[in-house]
Amino acid sequence: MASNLVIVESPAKAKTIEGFLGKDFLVKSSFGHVRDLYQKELSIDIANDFKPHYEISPDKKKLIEELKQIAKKSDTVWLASDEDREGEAISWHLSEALNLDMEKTKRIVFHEITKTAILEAIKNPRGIDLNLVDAQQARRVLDRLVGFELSPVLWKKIKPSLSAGRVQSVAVRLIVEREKEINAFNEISTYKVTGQFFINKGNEKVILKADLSTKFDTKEEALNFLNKCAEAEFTISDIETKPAKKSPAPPFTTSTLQQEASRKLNFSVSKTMVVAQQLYEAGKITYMRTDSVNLSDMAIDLAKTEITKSYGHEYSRVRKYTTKTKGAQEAHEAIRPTYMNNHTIEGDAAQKKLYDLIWKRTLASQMSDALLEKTNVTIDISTTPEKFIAKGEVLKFDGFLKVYMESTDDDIEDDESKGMLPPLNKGQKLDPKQIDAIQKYSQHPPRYTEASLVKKLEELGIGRPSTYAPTISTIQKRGYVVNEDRKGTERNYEIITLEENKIKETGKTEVTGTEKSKLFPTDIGTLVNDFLVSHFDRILDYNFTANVEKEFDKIAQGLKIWNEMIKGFYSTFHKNVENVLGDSERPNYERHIGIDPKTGKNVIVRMGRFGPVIQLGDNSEEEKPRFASPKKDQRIETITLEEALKQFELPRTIGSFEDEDMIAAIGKFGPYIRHKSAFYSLPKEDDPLSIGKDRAIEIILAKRQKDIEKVINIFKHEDKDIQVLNGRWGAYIAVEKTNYKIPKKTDPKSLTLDDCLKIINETPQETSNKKTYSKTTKKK
DNA sequence: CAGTGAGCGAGCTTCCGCTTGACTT
Repeated sequence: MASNLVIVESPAKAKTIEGFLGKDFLVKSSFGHVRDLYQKELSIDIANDFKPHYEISPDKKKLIEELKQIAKKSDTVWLASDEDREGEAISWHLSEALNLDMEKTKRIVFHEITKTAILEAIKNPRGIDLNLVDAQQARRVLDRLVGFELSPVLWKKIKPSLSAGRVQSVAVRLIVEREKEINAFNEISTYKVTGQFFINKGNEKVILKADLSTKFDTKEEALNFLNKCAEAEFTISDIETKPAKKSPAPPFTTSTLQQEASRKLNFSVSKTMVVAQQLYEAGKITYMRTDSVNLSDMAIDLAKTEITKSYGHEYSRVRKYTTKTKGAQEAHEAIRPTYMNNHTIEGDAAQKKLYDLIWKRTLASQMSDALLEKTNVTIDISTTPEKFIAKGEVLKFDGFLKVYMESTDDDIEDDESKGMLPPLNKGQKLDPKQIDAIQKYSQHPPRYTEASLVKKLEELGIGRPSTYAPTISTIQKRGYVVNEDRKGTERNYEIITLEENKIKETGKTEVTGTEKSKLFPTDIGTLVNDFLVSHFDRILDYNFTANVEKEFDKIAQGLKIWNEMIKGFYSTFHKNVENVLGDSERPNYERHIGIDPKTGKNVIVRMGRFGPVIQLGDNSEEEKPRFASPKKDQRIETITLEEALKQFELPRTIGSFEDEDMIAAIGKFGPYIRHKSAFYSLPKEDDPLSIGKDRAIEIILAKRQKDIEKVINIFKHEDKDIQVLNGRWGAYIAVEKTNYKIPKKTDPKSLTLDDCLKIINETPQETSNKKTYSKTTKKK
């Protein structure tokens, strides 16, 4: 029997560590926290110094019983949870839940999973740091108080089941405020000038591209400039060459991994975490929830060996990175391959891609700088003081770029065609091929992606590596935010070209505003945010977390008592909550967007009982107002009068067919036609606002034909209809509401009643265990 | 997954962080 019990947080970690320690050590995992406040109640005794009321988490009861038994038989229990606030609390909760004898309980910590680190830790045990535990209790209690007092305010004032919290509400605020910035953005255009010059390079002519250092605000200025160029002489006045270097990015943390996997692999934040978890459990990478960029000495050594072996020693450069992130707790290493010599791994496509990314990033982080030579060529124009600048770049030594280059979010960067320049001399006269002034529009600030939101939250010190993905799914589940694509719109721009002394104007169109997988606030998200910001500005302040973190740090250092800190916070917070609940005012967000020219009635958009609604006419008038729902992508804040009025054109009578009206409308499942109380979905290419009578009849007849074809056979069996039907995915058998697959090779037409019954009986009962990434369907 | 096209009703909802699992067909 093992005489030592070691408890760590993760089972994968337990497995590895068990190998390092002798037979005397049994290593078990706590699977994270084992106790928490009750899920359904506040569980904080406010009158009694905010005493928390803990319970063993329901899913941990069995585990605790098991650990209790083992602990009883062990000489020493080693609590080896992570070395941060939460980890310390886990150890403390374990000691309480297991009723551990503190005489034979030891607390140990290690940041890297290596044999030496663990043996070293065993040699240096300590007690549980109760100050650190108190800091965690303060964090936990504060979050519960905020969440469980704020959410009910929303239920009363806005609608049931909404939620608010220290982290999620600020995440929503970021998205709502960005959207407001975008709505308020004033697009302006300028004229950007680029010149192309002929250069003789031996016998051939090559083109030198150069940008003008100034941009013009108006077309007149651009034209004026081009006119001056028509008579000008172009001379190289200066060639400046200077060395430059690029350094690799630090190894991955959770947040940077999520960002890069999003940019390079198009992974959602939760997908990245699921795949990383698989790699971790397979022993391929280190722990994936970390805020540290630190690599263990062993990892640095392995990387150095690998780089020297694969690329030569001039590519190796040992680098130590330090974490600058606000509030980082650094309980783990950076995310890296467990074995640097595994360039690739076995696994599915996603696992391979993510591993490749991690491997390259880690290796590159230990490689030398890339060395460049940058050249700036200045071209004078004889008739005007503006100057053209041509830029060149030559890679002298690739260094880390041999394996990896980090991506950036600003993909709309001007593609200054940097490359090698042809041979040029100072004083050289240049022969212009053409000069273009292109109208460019200013860009509004970008909408957040899931990953760029994580980046922002991390910068603000809000949330932790283990909560980034869940937070993003929560704000979507509550309906505050949607992640979607939006189609762009066309706009015109101009190009003015000077070529062979002639000026030519060309009008062109481009598509602007296309969005792919971006976060948009919904109406309810905007409404909740505006309400919270106006009444609970302290909690919604971007610095709120950073401020309370300072206090938690003081508690951890023993300079502050945790429940006194909470008391200070709560007294003002709770008063605030009561005041808001006390005033009878309900947030009334409505926008009067204009007057209907046909009826002269007011057009109002507002949040109704069942979501956003457009109202035509006031409530007080004799005639009842008309209502319509906005389209899915229309928002209360931005919908125009024209768009709103359009929504009243449906339902619309198209004409009559077989003595009954055909009515076009948009329902829950998209546009449709109703005729004789039957419904016909409209294909994408048909618009319910404009569809004609003939086309509508065509759709109705087509559907009828399909319905006839749908039925292959009907059998009667014990008062039930057994139907063989044609569905979208081929033939199937339907009995009342249940459907059964027909084996692939059988011809559905040939099926007899007995065949059908056989299939029905052989089909196993439904196993509805759907796997999803984001939805954790917890129902009690 | 198998083709849909709502309307008051009682009682419930909710936080953030740590970690993975799932009684049986």
